[in-house]
Amino acid sequence: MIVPVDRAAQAVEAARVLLEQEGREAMSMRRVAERVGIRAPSLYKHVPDKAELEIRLVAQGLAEIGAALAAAGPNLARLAAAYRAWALAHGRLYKLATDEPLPRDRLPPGLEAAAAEPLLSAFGDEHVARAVWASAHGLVTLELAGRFPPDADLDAAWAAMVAAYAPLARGSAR
Amino acid sequence: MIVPVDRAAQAVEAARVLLEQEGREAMSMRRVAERVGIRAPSLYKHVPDKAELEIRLVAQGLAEIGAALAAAGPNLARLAAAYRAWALAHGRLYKLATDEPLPRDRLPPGLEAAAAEPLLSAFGDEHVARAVWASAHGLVTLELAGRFPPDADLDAAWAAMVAAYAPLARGSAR
DNA sequence: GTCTATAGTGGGATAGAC
DNA sequence: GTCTATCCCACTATAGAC
Repeated sequence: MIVPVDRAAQAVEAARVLLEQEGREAMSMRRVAERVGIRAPSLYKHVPDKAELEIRLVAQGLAEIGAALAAAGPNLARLAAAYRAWALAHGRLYKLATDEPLPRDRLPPGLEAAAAEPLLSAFGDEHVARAVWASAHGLVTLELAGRFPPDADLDAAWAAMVAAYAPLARGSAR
Repeated sequence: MIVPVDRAAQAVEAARVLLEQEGREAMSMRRVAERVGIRAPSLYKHVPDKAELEIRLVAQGLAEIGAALAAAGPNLARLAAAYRAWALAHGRLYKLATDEPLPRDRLPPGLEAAAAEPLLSAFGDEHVARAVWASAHGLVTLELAGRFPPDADLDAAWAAMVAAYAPLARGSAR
């Protein structure tokens, strides 16, 4: 049985490993090709350019975050924990997926909305949902960047964030 | 009257202009030197390396943010507005100053604490202060990165953030 | 579909003359 | 303190042979 090799998919996977294990600078077409087992110029027979690899990684990241949130259910504390856990486990992919403007025209349709849906339905109000998303993003971003003092109690900071927004959630007694 | 030229200070200023006007890639030693009016190698007589320029810019950014917050007074809405305004007005410097681990050993002593003080004294609780800081950071970061949908009402998102944390501030009736 | 060769562009930093 | 010359590095991407 012949199993055709999907070089494009191999390249994306190679890019992800390089990104997550060694950082963004390691994700060069040369290194990607090396992992695939071919030379860099041959990559361009399977992928239009480097941006394509990055866009596919962004799509993977968004899809996985959305799935993690959906699996957490409607509870804010659980949503926050799931968001934090995914981001910390995939720090460099998280940064790649959130640092730059979304290439919306090259992303699978509905992906952005699907990733946002769990928070939106937990709060009902889109403005609150955005504030909560941004707050989680800020906490995780600063944690990943190592910007909090070394002795900072980040669990407590997350708890404070959850406590602040909890009264605005759908299920809460207001 | 002889006015000696401080090449190091000139280089830092040149780096800041290049960063803010053209982006981080434009901030090369060659471009910096060009703005100063000398050749790139001569820069190294006045500055040990490029990292020194970046560190001085981070210090400038932190000092200016701290000053903006201090000037805003203890009111949370005003603090948030000041934070947002400074960050949006200096987007690329803000990113430079918050994206990577703080080089604490090469920063002026007390600078980090001074920048954090206004928020800390507005809330009393360090955990809450960190959550608020991170929330503002997340909002401003996503706004700078162009990550919100084009039609998103960001004033409303900021208002939601302020409303969520306001009950935890010192002056509020609890 | 793979290769070699290479174009084109940039970067940080040092040596040594003046 | 400034210069020229240079090192050494890296990258994305294309041309054209096989």
